[in-house]
Amino acid sequence: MRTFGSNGETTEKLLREAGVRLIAVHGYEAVSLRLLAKEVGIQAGSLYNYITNKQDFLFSLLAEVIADVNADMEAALAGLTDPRERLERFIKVHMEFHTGRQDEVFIGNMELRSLTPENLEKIVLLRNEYEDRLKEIIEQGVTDGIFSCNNPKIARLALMTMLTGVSNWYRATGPYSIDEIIAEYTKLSFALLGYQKP
Amino acid sequence: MRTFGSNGETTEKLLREAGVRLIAVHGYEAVSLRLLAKEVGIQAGSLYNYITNKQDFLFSLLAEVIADVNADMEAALAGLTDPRERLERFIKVHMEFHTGRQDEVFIGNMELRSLTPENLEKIVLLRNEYEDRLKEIIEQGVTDGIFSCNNPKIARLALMTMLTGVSNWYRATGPYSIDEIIAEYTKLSFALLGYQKP
Amino acid sequence: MRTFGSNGETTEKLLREAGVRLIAVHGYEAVSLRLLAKEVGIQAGSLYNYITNKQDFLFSLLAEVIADVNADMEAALAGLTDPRERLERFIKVHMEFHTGRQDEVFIGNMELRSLTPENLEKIVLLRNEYEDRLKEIIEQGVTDGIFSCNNPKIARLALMTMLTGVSNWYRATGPYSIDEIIAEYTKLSFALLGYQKP
Amino acid sequence: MRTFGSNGETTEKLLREAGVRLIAVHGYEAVSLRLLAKEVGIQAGSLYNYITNKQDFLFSLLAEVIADVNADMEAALAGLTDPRERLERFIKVHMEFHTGRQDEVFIGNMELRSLTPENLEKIVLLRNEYEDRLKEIIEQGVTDGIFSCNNPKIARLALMTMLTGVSNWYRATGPYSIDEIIAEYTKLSFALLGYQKP
DNA sequence: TATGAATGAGGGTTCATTCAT
DNA sequence: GATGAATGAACCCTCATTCAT
Repeated sequence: MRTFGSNGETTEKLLREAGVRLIAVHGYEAVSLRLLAKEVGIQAGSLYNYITNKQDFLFSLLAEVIADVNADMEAALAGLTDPRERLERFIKVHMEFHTGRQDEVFIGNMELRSLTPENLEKIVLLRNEYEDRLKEIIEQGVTDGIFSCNNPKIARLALMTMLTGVSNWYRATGPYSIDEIIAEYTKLSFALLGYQKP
Repeated sequence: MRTFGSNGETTEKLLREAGVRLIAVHGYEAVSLRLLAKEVGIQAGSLYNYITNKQDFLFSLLAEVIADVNADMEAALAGLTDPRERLERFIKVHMEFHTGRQDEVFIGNMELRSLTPENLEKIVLLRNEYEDRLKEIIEQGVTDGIFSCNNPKIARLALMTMLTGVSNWYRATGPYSIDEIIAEYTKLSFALLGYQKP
Repeated sequence: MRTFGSNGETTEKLLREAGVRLIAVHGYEAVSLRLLAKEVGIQAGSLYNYITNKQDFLFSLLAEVIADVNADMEAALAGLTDPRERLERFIKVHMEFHTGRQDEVFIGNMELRSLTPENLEKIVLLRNEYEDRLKEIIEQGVTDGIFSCNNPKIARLALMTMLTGVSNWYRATGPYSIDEIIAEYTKLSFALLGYQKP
Repeated sequence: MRTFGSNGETTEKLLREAGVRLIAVHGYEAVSLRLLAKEVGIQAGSLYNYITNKQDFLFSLLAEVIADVNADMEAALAGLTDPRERLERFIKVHMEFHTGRQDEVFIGNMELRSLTPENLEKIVLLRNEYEDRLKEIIEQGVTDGIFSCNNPKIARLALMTMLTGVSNWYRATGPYSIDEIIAEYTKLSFALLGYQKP
């Protein structure tokens, strides 16, 4: 029977949404498949019509997030060459994703340790691909002389953590709009990198 | 039967060390008391000579970390009034603690969600006490005109995440010394806050 | 894996029967769920398809007994007004129940102390409802002048214990038939209450 | 160290008192040796200076009760030959013991099933010895023609349960004095046995 | 006597997973 | 697809008991 009011959403989609939400709140280990099943209104055994097992379910959630953010970023940066513009765009897309899909990003950072080594490796590759874009932007900016960093690697690590950290405190009901936050983080980031007009 | 040469104080210390290490690697939920006991070389039931239950053990670990960093910071800032000096000192102590007691800090950030609501509340109070010091430093610096932030609250959140983030990537065997890292993060922080000499 | 030919309703019935029997022999505390499961031919964890926990299982067994004896008695006394007839009927039904469902009655008397306070309270209410019937019969008989008791309350307590006590010694394989026992207990009871024809 | 206010009571005596009390309230299986030790203010391990193990401790408690009531009864009946007098005395001593040492009598009835078969056998022998006295009194009374029972064995079982049952409901703070209760039970017992003056 | 640290077994319970229906 | 009954392993925790100190 189709749940009333399901609005055409498939059980699979409901499952992924519930999975992200529950894992974000309680953590992967603390979420039982029974709870997950209950959340979408089916029995635990029926989950296996949608997932192969719990570990693969987690992996597929995490892989989807990183693939999505990678794709968003890829599209957003396409055609831009100026490091100032590229950094601005990077920050904008990163922040929008990290506030808009907060729970997914959150578990993407928290639950890496719950992956099997094989699954972890795959995710880390995707993640490196993502972070390398910031690395390249900073390096190009330093080369171009618009950023001045003592130590570009440390700066990148610090900057990345700072930008990602928004997912830890942002609340849609909070006092700041996303655009406001993006504007502020952009200013902070450029200051941090010692930006100077060319 | 009592193992020859066993000693309560020693076992307790081993227990806390093993607890921090294992939880940092696998997460609280994923660490079984059997594993923890094995690591210390006793039977699972014997753990209860040292802990009241698993949840309280986690709480006591987390409470100890935050109490220690609070105490360190309190002592380090005593007597300092200049916001520039205070921020420098704050960064130094924070970074030393977050690299020197990396695992403890890591679980202090990761495992808050594994606490019962009552225990969480207690930890959050201690943590707020700690973070308020940075808040006051920034506010005083803004008042004094040496920091220029559009939005001091967002700046504080961003800065705090950035500083704490070192515990995510620092490795004692890595290429940078702690002093090097502190120096770089200090520069980044002051830049981020738009520091100008008075 | 599901055992071929297994069936929920059957298992549940077997479970309750085994529960009553084992608890009657060993006591609630001494019966482990593993033993109970073995008796039914399933794994311990599978019990939780039928019970919510051990305490609730005990409660449901005890509540069922008292509800059943209450219902039997209610039906048996319906329409009778003469205290002599009512007492005869009370004794008959009470004795039949206490010999026919001996184990259940036995644990109903022995295991009250194993209930949580909340569960105990519920059972005591049902039990009082049952015992009040005897109280009313005696009081009416005294009012009518067919019973002569110095102290009707003590007499009732003594009589009740005496009647219930049959569950302690009755054996289906023993020398006396239930009807024989009922006849004797009826005589004893009327004598004890100082019965005289009106 | 001697517990302050111990009034010269030995730890052993405290232990037996606490044992009886705790077992009466919670049951043998539900009382842990740790709880027992705590009740008398020592560590669990120290119990073994006083008991050999938990089972033997229970046995010694139960054996003491039955030995004591046997001794009391033996002394009380010594020299009496008239069944009327002997029954009166039996009831008096039985009731005094079952109200005065209520907890001990209670566990003596409840915890037989917690004994090992060997220990149970010993207790049953002592108990039979005790109950045989009532049997002999009734038989002699029937022979003498002062009691009229259809079935003396059933009557004895019923009477015994009735008399012993006082330990289930008697409270020192209740409305009836022990003498009052004894008087009433004596009347009920003689009525039950169909007593007639010779 | 008493302690406290330890054992090894077992307690109730939850879990991911399977599979006949 | 979905169910519900089952598994077997593992979970946290308590227990009676031991014994060096």
